[in-house]
Amino acid sequence: MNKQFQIHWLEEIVEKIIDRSVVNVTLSTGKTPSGHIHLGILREILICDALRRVLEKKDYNVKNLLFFDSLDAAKRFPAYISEEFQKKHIGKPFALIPCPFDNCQCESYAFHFGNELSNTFPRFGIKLKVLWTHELYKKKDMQEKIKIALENNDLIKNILKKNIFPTIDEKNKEEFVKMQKTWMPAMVICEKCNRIQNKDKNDNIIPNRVQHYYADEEAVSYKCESCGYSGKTSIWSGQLKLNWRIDWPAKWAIFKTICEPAGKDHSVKGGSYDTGLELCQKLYGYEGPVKVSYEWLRLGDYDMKTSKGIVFTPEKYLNMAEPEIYRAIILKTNPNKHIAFRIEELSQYYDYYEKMENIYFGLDKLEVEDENKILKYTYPLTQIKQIPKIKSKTLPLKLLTFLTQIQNIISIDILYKQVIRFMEDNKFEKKISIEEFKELLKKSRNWIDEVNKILERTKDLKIKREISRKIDIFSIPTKINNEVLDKIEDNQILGVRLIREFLENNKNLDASSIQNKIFTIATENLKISPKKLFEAIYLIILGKKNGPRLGPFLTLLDKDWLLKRFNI
RNA sequence: GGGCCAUUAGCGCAGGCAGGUAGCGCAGCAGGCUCUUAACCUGAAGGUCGGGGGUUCAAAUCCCCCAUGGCCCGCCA
Repeated sequence: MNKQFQIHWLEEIVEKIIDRSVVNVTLSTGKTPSGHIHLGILREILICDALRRVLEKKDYNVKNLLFFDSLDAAKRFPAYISEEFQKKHIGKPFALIPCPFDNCQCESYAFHFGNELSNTFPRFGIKLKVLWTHELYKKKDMQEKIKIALENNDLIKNILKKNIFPTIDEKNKEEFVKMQKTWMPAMVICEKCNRIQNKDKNDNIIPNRVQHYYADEEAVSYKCESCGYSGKTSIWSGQLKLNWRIDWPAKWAIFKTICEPAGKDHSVKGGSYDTGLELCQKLYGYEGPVKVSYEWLRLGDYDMKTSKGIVFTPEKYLNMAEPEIYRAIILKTNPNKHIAFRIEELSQYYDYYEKMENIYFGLDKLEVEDENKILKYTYPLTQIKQIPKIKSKTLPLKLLTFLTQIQNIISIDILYKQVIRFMEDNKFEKKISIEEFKELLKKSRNWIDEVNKILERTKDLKIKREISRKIDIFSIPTKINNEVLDKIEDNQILGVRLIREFLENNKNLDASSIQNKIFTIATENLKISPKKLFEAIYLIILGKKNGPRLGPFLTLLDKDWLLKRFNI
């Protein structure tokens, strides 16, 4: 047998899905809309989206779902929500809390943040169907699952105990046993105050747990931990919610989920994925999904945690970089490894992407054949638009970074002309419009601003220098200081004067004639190496020995300014 | 208490499951070029693969232990 070495990790999941022998494949993911949803969630969503593409190509009928867990209770709020608002709504399900922003007309807290995320999907090339848990719980399908859970409470408790017990220490074991005595698998939203849980003095969460299930009446009794109301409600009232560990398998069973990726919070030993699978089988008679666990995506050396003020949304990403690049980062990395997404390393991500592109279009080849295969496999999965027949040319990130940073001295129209010329020189099949160009500059600007923020909070000078190199093309000092002038030798100064004369006496100079003139002055008039003269000019303009190609650069600059600067 | 991830050159990372001369990008160094939009070419340099043990003819890779950094799990979600 020819063992196929090194296949993409995605294919291993695909194989497991195919082993299920179904034609209709449902993939799902989930997220509680408790605030701005950060970039990390796209890891699981993109894994599913890639699976969808691979499976659709194999003629499977794939349905991708995203559950917004809008019926989850607000146990705490992020810092950007006002204290007054927090007090008023803590303990309510997010779907029953109004939008926290005054000037926003949207329906609820859950909708606001959920939609903020899902609005970015088209731009990331993600196709899925959004389902809201608060709507799901109004449906009979789900309510039947609640009934089954209430009727089988002992079975559930046994499964939970079996899985959780070995993972906790002695002290917690006692508490666990005690807690299970009164435990029921569902909670009730209070008819009076809309709350589903409260916090005690020690910040422990006390849910409005079902107290008793009246099987003959198909009703439950409960006591609201927040307002003290005691009541009885039908299990078909839509006021009940399953505890998370049962909620999840219930959804799997209803939608026959074949695969769902989950972050490590859920996929640890004895965690909700393990208990979910067993409950799904024994309680709801469905095998459950193929388990895919993934590590967190971190922002540099920080975790993306709302509580620590590190919120980096997909929207924010799109404002500074291309979505294909992000897809590539996710798809190249095995899900069980954490990703440190480093904003300052963006150009490396672009380089990797371009390498992949070149290999896909046969313009480049790596020595190791397996690596070529993997990259060729990955590339189409990163694409958002239709894949072109030949590689489409794009403006290099470094050029954009450069152009962005000279915007303060050179008008956008002139820059655009330069870019058009660049595209002509490099035989671009399609030139971008000025609007598109402005868009690119805006992204680049945002990126540079973000890197500058990182620079501000970096204390280590060595690291600071490393980072600043990545964006710091150059700056034009307003004055040339004497220290710099002292470095320039007499014959170099003479050369600069000759250039100045040339610029003064000739109008409408083009880049190459300036370039050539510098060269001839150096070799013929001064008999020095052109390099020396180039260096002198760079020193006078930029204060350092090198810089952008001089001919085009000088034509960009204001002539009067140049003549003044060269007057030495 | 139970798990997961990371540790490889100055910086960022790949390789590890399937053991066989340690790789990529950037930075740095030296040189070239009518030369570079910091985007080109060439060359050299840089690593006891976190530490220790084991298995093996052979370990960055497999097994065990430890260290450091980070995260997750027990109620709730």
